[in-house]
Amino acid sequence: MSSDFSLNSVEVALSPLERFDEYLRTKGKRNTQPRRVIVEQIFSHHDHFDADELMASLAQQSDGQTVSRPTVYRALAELVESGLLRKMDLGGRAVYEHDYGYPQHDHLHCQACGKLIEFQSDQLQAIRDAVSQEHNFRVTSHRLIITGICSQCTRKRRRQNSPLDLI
Amino acid sequence: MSSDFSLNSVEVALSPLERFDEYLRTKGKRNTQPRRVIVEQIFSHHDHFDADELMASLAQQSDGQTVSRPTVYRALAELVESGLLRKMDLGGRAVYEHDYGYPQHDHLHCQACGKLIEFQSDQLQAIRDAVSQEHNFRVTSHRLIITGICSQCTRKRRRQNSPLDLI
DNA sequence: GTTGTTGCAAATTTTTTGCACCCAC
DNA sequence: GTGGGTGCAAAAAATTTGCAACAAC
Repeated sequence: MSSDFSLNSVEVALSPLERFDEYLRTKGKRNTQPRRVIVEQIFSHHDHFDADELMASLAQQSDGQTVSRPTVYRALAELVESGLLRKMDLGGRAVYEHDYGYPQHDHLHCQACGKLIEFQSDQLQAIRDAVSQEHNFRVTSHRLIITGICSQCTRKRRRQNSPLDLI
Repeated sequence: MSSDFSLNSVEVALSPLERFDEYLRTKGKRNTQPRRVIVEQIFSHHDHFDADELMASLAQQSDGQTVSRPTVYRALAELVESGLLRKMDLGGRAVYEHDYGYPQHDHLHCQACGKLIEFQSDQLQAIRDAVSQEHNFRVTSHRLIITGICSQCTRKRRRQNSPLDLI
């Protein structure tokens, strides 16, 4: 199975576009061009993005399909509700990532370069469920973000602080 | 040791006010009245709050010590930097809680009533450290929020949906 | 007295909404 | 044709900043 995802993807019956269309139908909503353009752009590659970055990537499309900002926000909300995207709050603004056809995972967040690194832990799921059960809490989802400095940035800093660089 | 905290507090040498004063000194900042008023209000009881709620609680103080909104935001940033408060992003806005003299913990967040329930798990710390080490990642901190429905709200819903209530 | 601090007003940033026109069904 | 969708402009909500007056040290 080919994939450039950092975690393996999961087999799904429908493409994101098809899955979204299904969602729209059940909601009595319409499969419009702006919605299709947005979904195609988002699922053309796997990464984390915010509304602004999505606007920008839509703008630099060669075919220049422009979609207004309100429409982007409205579509993002629908994509989250339909389960295609996951939303997380990072430093004040909303960041999105693929959810459909993608396994549950959590993140390491580098405070130096802003990079998000994904990881998966079954033990974490187990703890989550155990803690919830203890509190008679019905879990919908969870979000774990580990903040710190990634290996790349650690190396960079070490270099900067090394005596050799102090001339 | 008496405490109405939901988790036990930790022994600390200095009061929050003293600890903050220490921080201010090291930064060449001044121990002003607005800062003191804010710290006293925040540490007068243990709970989660956002900037707006803090503004409101300051306003209803009998002695009517008014502090401007910008000053509140500036103080919150300093309190986070000094380690007295922890900040988390919840549904777009920033929510704060005591960090100084308070043990590491995480949260269950009820999506029905908004309540935050604290819990502590050593296993979680262990997983956090193991995952980070695997990625050569230097941990600063982490934040785990489990979202779902609390026991209280689950009961409420069950009651609402029961046949007896359908007349 | 000097220098950091505050409050005010205004600016920013991010996201949402009202509404007239448009298009998918 | 009709009702939901879109873009535009404007509004909201949350947070930040410039600046003159002010207060710690």
